[in-house]
Amino acid sequence: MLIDDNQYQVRRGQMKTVYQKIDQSEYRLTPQRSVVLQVMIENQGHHLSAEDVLQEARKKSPNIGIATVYRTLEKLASINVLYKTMFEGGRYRYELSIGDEHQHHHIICLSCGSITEVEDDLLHILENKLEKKGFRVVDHELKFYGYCPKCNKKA
Amino acid sequence: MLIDDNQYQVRRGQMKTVYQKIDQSEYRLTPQRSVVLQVMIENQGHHLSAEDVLQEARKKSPNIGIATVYRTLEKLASINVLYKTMFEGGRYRYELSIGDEHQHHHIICLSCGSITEVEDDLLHILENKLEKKGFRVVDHELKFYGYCPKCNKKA
DNA sequence: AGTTTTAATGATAATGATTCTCTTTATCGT
DNA sequence: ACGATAAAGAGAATCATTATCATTAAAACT
Repeated sequence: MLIDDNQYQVRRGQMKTVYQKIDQSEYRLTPQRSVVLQVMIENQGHHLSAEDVLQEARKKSPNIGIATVYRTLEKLASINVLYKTMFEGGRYRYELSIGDEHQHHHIICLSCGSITEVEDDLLHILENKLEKKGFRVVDHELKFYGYCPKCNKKA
Repeated sequence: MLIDDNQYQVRRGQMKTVYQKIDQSEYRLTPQRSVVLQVMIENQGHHLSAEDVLQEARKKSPNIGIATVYRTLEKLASINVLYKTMFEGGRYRYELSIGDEHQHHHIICLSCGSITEVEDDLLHILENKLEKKGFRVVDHELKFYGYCPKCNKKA
């Protein structure tokens, strides 16, 4: 569980949360897993496929195998260190999960494929309505499809 | 393009829209495609996988192949007769698309897996905010994860 | 420290959904 | 009816993900 913080370009506040999560799990931080975690931290804000992660991870640990990457991503997602979601194209993508709020709002550009985070949250209103109908909502996921400012200008 | 309406348990108003869409496309309504369409209409409100559709379609047309089902679903989705989306599990699901409004709001029960439609729409507020930032939004997709009233009661 | 138990890795095979290929069959316009 | 074109069906190919299994590394326990 010992990690050299200097290796990562991350704000302290978020750092803690990630390692708190790991500490609180019965999760063993092996060198390979640490490398995968580094990759995810360094690519905060991006949405990486398992293959993407493998490419990056191999730069740090050339022998790491794809199975280990999948297993690690799965594990990290299970303790909410990562958020795993399926974007169009039939492949999962992973991103560093910031904090505990389950807000996964994205806008996906249909032209260049860029994925941007959307902060605002007024879905609690809708969630309340659902809960009045007897549902219990534990998470949500919102995707907008359209064109990012750059692509929108071109058209 | 001739279809015997009596075969389908659908309200007239929606019927028209579906066939308008087909008429306006250069889409040929072969017997197999008609069968797939029937299946989708009969299962309005449900979210079927390609395999589900194949099972149902074979009851009407025993020799229909999975490739044809995929091709047809794809075609129908491309003219907005169907809505195609990926729910967890890594497989696409298809549902009849009602009207032209692109509203795809679902609540997925983490216990029984049931998928319920959510009508309400206050996302236009968010979309407006995005458009002020230079994005152009053409569609959105909202998924809630939680427990349906039935499963919620049990817990 | 040495041994045993347990968990993790890496390579590869297996799976499963979807897409592609190709030959045959049906449909359309003339 | 005829030739051109599109669609169907069967099965192979693909691609992401998962499972298997032998090997290695890391705890746990003397």
